Amino acid sequence: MQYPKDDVRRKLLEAAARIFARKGYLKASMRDIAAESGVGLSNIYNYYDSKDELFRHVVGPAVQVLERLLDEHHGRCGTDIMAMCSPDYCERVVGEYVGFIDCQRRPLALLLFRAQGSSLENFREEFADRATRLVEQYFADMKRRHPQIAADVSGFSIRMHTVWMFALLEEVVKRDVGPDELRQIVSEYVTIEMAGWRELMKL
Amino acid sequence: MQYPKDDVRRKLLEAAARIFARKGYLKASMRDIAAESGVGLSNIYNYYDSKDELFRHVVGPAVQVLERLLDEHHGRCGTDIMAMCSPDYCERVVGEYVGFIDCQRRPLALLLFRAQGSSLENFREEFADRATRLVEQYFADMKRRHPQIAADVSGFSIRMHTVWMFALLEEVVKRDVGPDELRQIVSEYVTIEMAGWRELMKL
Amino acid sequence: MQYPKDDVRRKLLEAAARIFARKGYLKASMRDIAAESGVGLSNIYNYYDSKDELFRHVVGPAVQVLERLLDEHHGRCGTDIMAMCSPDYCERVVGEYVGFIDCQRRPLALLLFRAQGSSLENFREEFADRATRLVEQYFADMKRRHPQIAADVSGFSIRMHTVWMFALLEEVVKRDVGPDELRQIVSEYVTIEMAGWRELMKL
Amino acid sequence: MQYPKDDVRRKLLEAAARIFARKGYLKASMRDIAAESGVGLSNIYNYYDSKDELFRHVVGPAVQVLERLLDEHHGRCGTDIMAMCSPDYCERVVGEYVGFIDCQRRPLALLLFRAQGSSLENFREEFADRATRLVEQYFADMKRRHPQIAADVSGFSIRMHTVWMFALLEEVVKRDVGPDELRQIVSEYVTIEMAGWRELMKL
DNA sequence: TATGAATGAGTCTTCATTCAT
DNA sequence: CATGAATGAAGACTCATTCAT
Repeated sequence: MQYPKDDVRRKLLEAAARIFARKGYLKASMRDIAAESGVGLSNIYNYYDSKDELFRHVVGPAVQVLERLLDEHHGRCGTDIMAMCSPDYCERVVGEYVGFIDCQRRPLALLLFRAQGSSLENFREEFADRATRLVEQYFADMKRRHPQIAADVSGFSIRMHTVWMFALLEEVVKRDVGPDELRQIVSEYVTIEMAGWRELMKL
Repeated sequence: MQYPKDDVRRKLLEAAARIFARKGYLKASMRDIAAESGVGLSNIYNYYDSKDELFRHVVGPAVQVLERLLDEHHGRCGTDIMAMCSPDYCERVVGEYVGFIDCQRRPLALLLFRAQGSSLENFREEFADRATRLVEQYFADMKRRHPQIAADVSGFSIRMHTVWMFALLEEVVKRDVGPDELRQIVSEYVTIEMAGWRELMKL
Repeated sequence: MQYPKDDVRRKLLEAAARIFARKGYLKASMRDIAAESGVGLSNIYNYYDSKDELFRHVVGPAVQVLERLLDEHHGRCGTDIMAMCSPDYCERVVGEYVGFIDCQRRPLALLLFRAQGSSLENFREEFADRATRLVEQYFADMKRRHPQIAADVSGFSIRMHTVWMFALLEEVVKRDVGPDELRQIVSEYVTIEMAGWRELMKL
Repeated sequence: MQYPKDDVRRKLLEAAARIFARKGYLKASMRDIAAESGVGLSNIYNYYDSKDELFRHVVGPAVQVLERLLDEHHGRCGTDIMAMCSPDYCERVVGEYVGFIDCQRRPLALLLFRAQGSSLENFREEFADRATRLVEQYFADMKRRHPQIAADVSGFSIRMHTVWMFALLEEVVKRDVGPDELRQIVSEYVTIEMAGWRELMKL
């Protein structure tokens, strides 16, 4: 009897996504979700132990996407700064980001804007922290490798760039940006970022 | 009238600020605020008609600061784009922003991050919208005045810059940034933005 | 300093009458009355010990009018039944009732329709009881005096006539009946009642 | 599902009827009803969405009885006035009224005397209005059909008869009138009404 | 007398969760 | 697995009344 179970899970996740999107975590009630999904209120607890766990399952894919992005890009310190500063590289990376994001818009929106009150309410913050730390590490590395670069960039400034990346992501998620516009956005973003960094680092 | 009225108001606003900061609007309860402030629960209603009004009074100064910034800077379309692109001008403006903000950190943080559930929950969004619209108008003006500039910047891109300004603001508010670091941050921010815009507009 | 005090009393009674009329005793709040009268909330308690006492003072005149009617008419058992059954007598009595009532419409309305929750909430009931008892006594008397009359009227029937008198009163109070219409109403009422009683008693 | 659902509904309705009867709608609290019924306070809301809905369910049968009476009797304009003035007809109709009422005494009492504050607080008034309007229509009809009748009865007078009917009803509901006494009451009522109307209309 | 602040019990209603079947 | 009933704590807010000045 695997089929019916999975069907209920799916209905629950979909209904919960709609309700959380509409009301936010705190104002969404389990009753709402029961009604929207057609699943009996108490039966929900046979699938998820709590409202919080349900929420975590709803936004799970979004969390995984972001974690993967962090691992794959910010984590890979092998790439030299010179290569990283090339428009090609940058555009590819940011393109990947946005691509991943594109198919997880709705759970991402929940995770970013509707998590207040849940155990993930600090996810955005913590994620930005981790990303920042990785970039800082990367900069330290690069400074050791290329001492000629005037890379006395403040930690806050580094943080800002992570946050801006995030802000871009949030806007893309919030608006319904089609693939074409998306490409131009990313292109402009990369242009600006590159120019900025070069200026800052006197490259 | 054991304690003079204003003392109670102050105690209430301070306690409410702490509680709202700790729990957010929705999870903060009037009981909490009563306990934290030492003011009797029902007595709170002699000062503020509702939880929402109390919240609005707590973040009132922050709202006013932001409204003033919008009026004074984004509103003044007189300045030519060439002047605006000068580092001097920019730094001054952004400096003013950050200066104003500096002394309203805590209410600003509440307004920006803790308003979910209150009547101001959409303030951040609406403020960003209004700011964006003003900048768009400004760009349209400039394009008419300087047709040689390749200012076919996407609307989204304009929005992004407003949002980034906002993101900077948010980070400044969130961290405890001292005045010295603040100056460097602003300086770097202006450098990057200027370089980016010049690049984009092929100036 | 008799003047100012009396002025406050008057303002309070008038405001209270308006509020009680608008909301009924239970839903009217002392705050409402304070606001409507312009008298400080706690100052009301210098004039009336409680909401209930205030209400009783507001409807006091109405109570007195009704008590007087009971004493003067239902109480005076001297009049012979033959005389009482004459249209002249009846019309005069009912006319007096309605006349008295005419100038106490508003407090009467409060007493009759808005007293729920106050210590006078049973006044209407108790008044009808007393009136009924008096009439019953009167009938007993008459039966002793005029054995030939088939006056085996049920107690309930007697009660009904008191209640109907009351119902007439209530309608007159509720609607704004002008003096001319009032006269016709009373006339018709008496016609019907007389005819009814004669029929019942086989006079 | 310890006790079957209907049992709880019954217990709730009975307890609510008792509490509403004792205190009236406004002063009756859900806590009272919970305690009286033995049903958990919050559990009540699994059966009725609000205090008002609970009240409406308690007095529902009474409402239906009255609506039915209005439809079946006041509505049927086919009967000629001559027939209607016959004691037989009248007695039958009023008898039906009282019969219906007999088995709904308690909810009727709630509806008529205890509804202040609920959404049915104006039911009595509105019902009397509707009944009056129907009777007025009937009189207009009869006047057209029997022009010889001096039926220049004032509108107020018509209203009074409806109200008296109502007053009778209220008294029957209030007292515990046994079936025998009831019959005599109705009989006397009809006698009086008939005599009165004949007199008024110079039949 | 008059005031504004204070009090404490009370209102209806909602919620996430658990129980019994 | 599924169900509907049950629970207990908590929510914002109101009120008549009293206190201190």
